Formats: sequence, C-alpha cells, structure tokens
Amino acid sequence: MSGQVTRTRILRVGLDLASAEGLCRITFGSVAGRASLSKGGVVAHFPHLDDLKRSILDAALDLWSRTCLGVDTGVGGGLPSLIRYLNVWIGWTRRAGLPGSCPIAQAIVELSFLPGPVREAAAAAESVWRQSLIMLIRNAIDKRHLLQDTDVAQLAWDLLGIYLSHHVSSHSLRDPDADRKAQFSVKRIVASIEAINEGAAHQRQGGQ
Amino acid sequence: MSGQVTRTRILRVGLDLASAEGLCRITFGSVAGRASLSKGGVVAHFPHLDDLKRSILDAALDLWSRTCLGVDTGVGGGLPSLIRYLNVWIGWTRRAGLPGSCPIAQAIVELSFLPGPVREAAAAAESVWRQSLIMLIRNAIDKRHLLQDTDVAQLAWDLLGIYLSHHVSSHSLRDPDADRKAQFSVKRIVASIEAINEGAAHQRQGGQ
DNA sequence: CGCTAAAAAGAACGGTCATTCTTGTACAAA
DNA sequence: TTTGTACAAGAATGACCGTTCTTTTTAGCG
Repeated sequence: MSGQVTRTRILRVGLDLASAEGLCRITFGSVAGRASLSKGGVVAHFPHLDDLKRSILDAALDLWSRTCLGVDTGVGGGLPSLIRYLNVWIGWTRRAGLPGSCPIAQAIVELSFLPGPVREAAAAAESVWRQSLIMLIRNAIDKRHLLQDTDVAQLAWDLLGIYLSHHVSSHSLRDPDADRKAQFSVKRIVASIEAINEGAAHQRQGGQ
Repeated sequence: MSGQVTRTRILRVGLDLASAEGLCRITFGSVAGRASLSKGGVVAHFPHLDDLKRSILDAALDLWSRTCLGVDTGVGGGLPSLIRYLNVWIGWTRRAGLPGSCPIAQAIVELSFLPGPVREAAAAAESVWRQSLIMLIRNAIDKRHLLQDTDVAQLAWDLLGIYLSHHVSSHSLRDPDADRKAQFSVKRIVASIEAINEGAAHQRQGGQ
C-alpha cells in the first residue's frame, strides 16, 4: 500500500473524528483504531501528535474552501455573493459530509489556553475566514450594495460572531432552531446597512 | 483549620485556575498545588473530580450573579436596565477579579462532546443567562421601550451570541478591540428594534 | 495528660497516552 | 535468490492522572 494513500486515509479518519469528538480527543490510538492501523503505523506518518492535529486542521480548512468558496458562479459578486456565502457557510459541515460540528470553530475555542503550532493553525484558519468575509464585504461596498462608510472590520466581526454563535448553539447547546436563528441574524444585520433607503440606515449607523 | 475554610479556598483557587487555564485543566494535583494542599487533601473534600468541577462552575455562576445582577439600582427597568446589564456582563470577569476569561463560556464549548454532570452544570448556567436576558427583554417590551412584536427568543439568542463572540474574540483570538466591537454590536441591534421611530424599525423587522 | 474524630498527607494501583525503539513484511532492484 | 528500502506492527518506557487506601497530624474535650 502506498504511503500516500494511507496518509490520506489517516487524515480522513482524523477529520471525521475531530468533527465528531473534537480535536482534543485526537490520539494516535483513536485514529489508528478507526483507520484499521496500529498505533505505530500512524506515528510513522506523523511523528508528533501536533503534526497530526495541524494536518487535520489543514484538511478541515481545505474542505471548507472546497465546500464554501466558488459556489456562487453566476451570482456575480456584491451583496448577493456575501449573502450566498453566509448561507453556505452556516452549517457547511453537514453539506461537506462531516459527521459532527465544525472542527475549526471548536479548535479555536478549545486551544485558547494551549500555545503551540496547533493553536497557530486554528488562528490562521480564523484569519482566512475573516479575510474572506472582508473581501466579500468590500466588494459589496464597491458595488454600492452596502453603505460607503460601512465599518468593514466591525461587520466582519459581527458575521464571524454569528457563525460562532451558530456553532455553539447548534453543537454545544443542541438548539434545533440554530440554523433559522442564525439566518435571521444575518438578514437583520444586512438590512441595517444596506444601501437601500439610505436615509434611515445612515441615521441608524451614524446616530450615537 | 476548619474544613469549611479549606473547601472555600479550594474553590477559590479552582475558579482562578478555570479562568486562567480552562475547566479541562482542573486536576486534583493542579488545584492542590496552588492551594498549598496535598492531592489527598483536595480529594477529601471532593471525592470525584466531577464534584470539584461542578462546584467550580457553581461558584462561577455565583460570582457572575453577584457581579452582574442587581447593579442597576436606580435605573428602574426597561431598556436602560437591559443595556446596563449587557455592558456589565461583557467583560465581567475582569471586574470580578478573575485572572482570565469566563469559565462558563469556555466550559460550554469545551464540554460539548462530554456528556455528564459537569456538562449539565454548564448548560444550566447558560439557561440562567438566557432567562435573565429574556426577563430583561420582556420588561423592556412591557415598558414600550422595545417593539411589541419583538421576537424575544431571537433577541436573547443574538445577545447571548454577542457575549460568546466577545469571549472568543477577546480570549481565544486576543483581539484588543473586542470590548468596543461587542458594545457596538449591542448598540446596533438595540437600535434596530427600539420603539422610537417605529415606522422604519417595523418595516425593517417585518420586511422579508 | 490521654482520648476521639476530623482533616490532611502520602503511598499505591490501574489506566491512558505520547514517544521511542525494535521487529516483521511486502516489494523492488541486483 | 539476495539485498535494500519503505511501510507498518508491536513492545517498552516514562509521564500524568483519577481513585482508593493507609497513615499522620491537628484540634477539641474530658
């Protein structure tokens, strides 16, 4: 069996496991068992556990990118692309075939206290998310779909916050209504800074 | 030394440790060390680790209640009380003298995958938070400060979401601007459902 | 002082886990 | 067939931790 194939299988199993039980539950033994490998077999590919965890996060970000980016062919940018992206992003793990929650969101919180390469990888993924949001927001502003003086960083923070809230709500708190609530939040926040009826919106934004 | 005093000291140390390193880092040894006790000394008070963790969460909720509730004497209910509460809630751990982040918010996420009494305690704390928000929101509606058809559960979800986003942002991602951003979010969401200029606001809520 | 009971210390056991090392196996080239 | 090499298995080590048990210390009281 080619080593590359086994390596891919390990990462696939690890990604599933991270989604189902969290990155902190990843051990050589747990991954080896589900991959029908011995513990030593996994270690041969990832000498240190951090290597494995970091690679799993990389695989998760890769899957996110394939699931959530580039799916709006034909929408043509601007606010519609932003809204489309948000609707695809929220709950993307189900669509991607993962058995549980979003491993990245979970990792960001789980690793708060644990400096090291794995934490860096999680933070980097968050940075990618934030940059993607910012680019979509900027594009919507350029196309005059959003107010010109929209605070880009603030809006990105709010939208990332909705995603994280949805993660906690649906996963940690098992709220069956999490999807609906998150979508409502997105609608409300977008409505409050849309460039339509600029007068009222502007008054709201600027007014204290 | 009276056992009660030692027990209190253990919980104080445990609360600090949970704030500084997370509930999952609580071990008999770590608590014992910081409390100048032997491992056995801690076990004598909390035979099972879950007892200790649950008690720490209880202590955290207690501290929250003393720090965040009942501080608006003279404000007199309604929307001002809600806003006051949110401003006190966000970042309450600093005010309460805890060395790190909010142990409850962290626990809610950390324990997502681990059913048991500790997870139940974290979920119960979240329920208390949610109920507090709902009561404040209802009061603001009764006083005609918020729109009559405000979706109470949705608004509570949004505000809890801002708190959790602030937790992740300030703690996991170390954004020094987290406080300001969270406060801005609160202002925006409150503005969008205030009963003032009801026409525009109503149009926004009901529209689409 | 001695007696008693609570409180704390400390040793010990079994389990899990990361890491390291050695062994075995399949497969290619010579 | 022999040799060499990547791949995987499996044993061994040392650390940490929850839990249990026994022993020592401390405080109160006659």
